[in-house]
Amino acid sequence: MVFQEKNESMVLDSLRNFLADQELALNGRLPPERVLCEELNVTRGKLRKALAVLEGEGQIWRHVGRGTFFGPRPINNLTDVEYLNAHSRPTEVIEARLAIEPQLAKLAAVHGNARNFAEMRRCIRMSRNAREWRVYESWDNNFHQAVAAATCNSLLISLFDTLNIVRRSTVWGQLRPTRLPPSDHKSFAEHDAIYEAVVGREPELAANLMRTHLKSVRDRTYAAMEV
Amino acid sequence: MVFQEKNESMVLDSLRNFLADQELALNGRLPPERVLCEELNVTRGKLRKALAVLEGEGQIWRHVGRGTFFGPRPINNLTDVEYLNAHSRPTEVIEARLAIEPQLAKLAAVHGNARNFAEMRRCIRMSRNAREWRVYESWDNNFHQAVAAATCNSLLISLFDTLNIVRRSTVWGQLRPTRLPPSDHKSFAEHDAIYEAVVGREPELAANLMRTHLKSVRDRTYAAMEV
DNA sequence: AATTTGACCAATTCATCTTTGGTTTAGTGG
DNA sequence: CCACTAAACCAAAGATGAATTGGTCAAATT
Repeated sequence: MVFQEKNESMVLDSLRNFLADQELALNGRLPPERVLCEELNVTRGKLRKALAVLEGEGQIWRHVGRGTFFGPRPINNLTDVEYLNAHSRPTEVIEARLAIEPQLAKLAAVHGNARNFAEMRRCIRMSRNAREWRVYESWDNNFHQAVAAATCNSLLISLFDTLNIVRRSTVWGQLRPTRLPPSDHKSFAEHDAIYEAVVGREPELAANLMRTHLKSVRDRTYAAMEV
Repeated sequence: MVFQEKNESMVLDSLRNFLADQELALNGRLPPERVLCEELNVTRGKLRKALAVLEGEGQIWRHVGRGTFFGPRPINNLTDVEYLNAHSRPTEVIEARLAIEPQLAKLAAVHGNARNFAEMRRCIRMSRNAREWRVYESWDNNFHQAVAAATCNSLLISLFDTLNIVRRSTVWGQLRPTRLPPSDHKSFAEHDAIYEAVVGREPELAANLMRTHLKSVRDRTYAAMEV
């Protein structure tokens, strides 16, 4: 019996028995191929064929370097920002901002509280005081983040953070025409208007102002690139 | 000059100069404390006080084991879905869907191609054929994912994926009144209408239909919860 | 002709050491 | 007694390299 050659279906059966008998550990991991094929007394090739069948049935899942596990394949737990950075083009980023940030402004006007408003005001003030582009950009960024925070929706805040990280890394290192942001920089007025609409609890107006703001940012960026 | 003792504000000034002069690397990282205090010829304690001021101003951010960086502190470098699951309430999830998915439908109507449309059609057909709630839900889910895919914007698709994972895990295990989705299930018609609007290249209409669809889903969910 | 065997590959894990911001403590000088 | 310094120590994160593991290929074997 032990020395009998096993055909394909017999290997499958012994594998199923193995799975049924085994008190699998919490993680549901089963022995590596090289060990299992010795335990079941079959060649690695035959074992792999049987494992492939079980994987096709959705009974197990496998991953190079990790092992073979019982149960359905788990979904991706983490959104890798590095990957997004490498794969998203600038046009995608601005499109995504235009799609999402006006909605955030709208909800900020609905749910924002005094603390949120104070933070927005602080960002506006600090961006006006900025003496360098880098500093200005950092406070501009903080302002948009403050708007997201004012939605009081942790899920949306988190989604915006992801978007924001990608944005910053694609815009990073852009050349600036002047060392100082001009005092009549268009974004100043636009940020002010957005702030007023949010504090004034005018959701639709806030969304529209955010949309036009992002469009003008986009246009300026393109104009700078064409030169 | 070199051997002169520096007081607090002088340290701050030399630090600001350092930041201005330095061509910071892409990641915006500046030298570790122990190096920087030698370069600026100040004690570590004084340097740390000055750095604390800059951090308070939001100009730099620091993290044990990583270093000191220029710019605003990034909140989360990668989005941990486990964390989001634990911290987002169902109302947040539906609010986020209402904020984002109509925009996705709009962009799908702009950028979608024949392959995207075919996938949407397939999801609709499969959801109608479903004989169990579980199966129906999976194809309903696939439909919304197909809409996101039709934006042809990898960044937006990824953001939607994150939102979707959170959504699925909060809705998970919800009780269903009947084992089978009724053949006049309201979502069928709504999905059809969204599909028509997207294929017909009517962005605004698609967005509005998605919005009403999500609202009716929300209302049904609440109604079921009240019982 | 089919199968086995062994070697190799790339992804992943694991253990270990180094780096880094933050904290504590003993020492120094006024 | 107080302020400051220097050094040591700590926990978190990174870096590094060896070991593990599923996947693949080609020569050897039957």
